[in-house]
This record gives sequence, C-alpha cells and structure tokens, in this order.
Amino acid sequence: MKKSSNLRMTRQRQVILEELRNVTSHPSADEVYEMVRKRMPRISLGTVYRNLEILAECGEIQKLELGCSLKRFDGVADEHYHIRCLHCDRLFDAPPGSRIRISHQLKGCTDFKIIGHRFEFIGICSACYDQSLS
Amino acid sequence: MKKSSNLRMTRQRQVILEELRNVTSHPSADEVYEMVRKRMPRISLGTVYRNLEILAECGEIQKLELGCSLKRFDGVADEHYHIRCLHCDRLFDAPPGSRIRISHQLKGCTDFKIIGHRFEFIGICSACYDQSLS
DNA sequence: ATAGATGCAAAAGCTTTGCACAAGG
DNA sequence: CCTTGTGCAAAGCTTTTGCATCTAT
Repeated sequence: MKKSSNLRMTRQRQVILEELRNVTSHPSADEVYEMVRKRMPRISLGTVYRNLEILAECGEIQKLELGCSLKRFDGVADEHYHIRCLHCDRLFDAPPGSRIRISHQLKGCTDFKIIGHRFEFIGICSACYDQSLS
Repeated sequence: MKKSSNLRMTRQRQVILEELRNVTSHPSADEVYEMVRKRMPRISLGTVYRNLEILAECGEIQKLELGCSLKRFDGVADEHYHIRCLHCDRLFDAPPGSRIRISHQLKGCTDFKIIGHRFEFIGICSACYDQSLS
C-alpha cells in the first residue's frame, strides 16, 4: 500500500491484486470476480467491488473509465495509453512510443486500424477550486 | 439526418434535438429527459434513450462516454475535446487551441486546474479486421 | 480488543426491451 | 397503408449498501 492508512492486507485483497497483476486483459469488476472465485469460491462480488475501489485509491492498480459504461481495471498502476477495439471492445495497451502523439502518428506502430481517439483533460474548475479554499 | 435511412422526424425526436442544441452542459440521458419533459410531459424515458442512440448513430449529436459511468450527450456533433471537473463532475468544452496538445500545454488557456488527462485510441484490432473480411 | 473487512442479500442506479397502440411518410 | 416510433412497465446489468459476523493488527 503506497498511501498510509489503516488498510489491512486480507487474503481477499491479496488474491484480487495477484489475479489482476497476472493478466493484461483489463478485466471488469465482474471478470475479476470470476477470476478470484476460482481460488476463493466464497468471495462475494461486493468484496471485489470494494477492494478494486480501495486498491485504485491507494495507487496499487489503475481504474480505467474510458469509452464504455463498465469500468475496467489494470494491474499496472503507471499511466499508459490504451487502444480499444471498436468491434470486440477489448482493451489493449498502446505501444510505448505512442504517448503524447496523436492517432495518425501511430501508423506503423501497431496493426490496429486506427479510426480516431478520445482525449479528456482531468482537472478542477475554478468554481470548485475557489470553493475548496473556503 | 445525415445518414440515409427510414428515419422519421417525430415531434419527440425534434424536441430532443432542439433541447440538446440549446445547451452546452452535456446532459446525461436522464437530464435530457427532464429538459424535454418540460415541453412534452408525456414523453417516456425509453423514448429519450432510443432517440439519443439514433441521433448519435446518424451523426446529429455526439455521444460522450469518457470518464464516468453514465453517458453524456453533446448537441454539437463535431469532435472537440472536453474538460471534466474532478470535483463536481461537470463536463466543459476545452478551449479550441487545445487540440492535439497535451495537458501542460493547456496552462494559460483555461482557469481549470489541470491534473492530468485521459487519452484513448479508437480502432479495429487485426483479429477483428481479418474476421470482418471473411 | 477493536477498527476494518467480509459475505449475503437487498436496494439502487442506469439502460434496454416487449408489447399494444399511435402516427409519419 | 405499412413501417417506424411511442408510452408504459418490466426486466437486465452493474454497482452500492446495510448488517451481523469475522479477522488482521
């Protein structure tokens, strides 16, 4: 755990983290549940949700909320870009060199057929920023 | 309607489109429902969902699926970037000059406190591409 | 010992869908 | 006319939550 807190490393949390680190498929919460269930048949879906949230919060994993309604999780916490297949909806890691570049610059770096991209800035608006000071 | 099809311009569809074009707030489906309901009290939520889907499909509006679980819609169909407030979750249009630039280059263009960004390529993977040819 | 975590089940969103009726072209 | 769209309600899915019990520290 990077963030200091009163978190406990329970067996459930440990197994969720291990399973997530063992794959590169960016599973959804339910898929993580299925993976973990093979090792801990009695784990509950609620526990998986709670732990994914906690692990993402303390920086152990990454929560991906791009481009589809159900969230997906990445065992690697470092920021890196992704490519989603429009057809099968699977999420892949983009080639390392693709950072800070835009779609057309990706040609030749991947066998993906690039259609476009989505980009979103994350920040705090002035209204909320001012509000947080008072 | 840009895409040729057997679509009809019903009053419901018309009003949904008008309401969406009258705001820049990127409302969710439910918010569109509330807006439209003021003019058509008997419209159903299902109709709103169906029409938003259809209007996005034929290019009249834009469906935004970035960074949060519920989808939001934009009356302007042209691609442009957005800034979401981490605090209030509202979605704003990014300044025009921000395109193709990355976060740190946005400094001075906006009073948003930029924390980071999300970027996703959209495409078709080779497996699906091959499959679509057979 | 005790705050934090779990399992279970119920509830709470958001979204989709089946169906009979209505209405646009 | 005849196909597409609508309203209503029910169902579907993902996610959250309340609570009694359990457990890591």
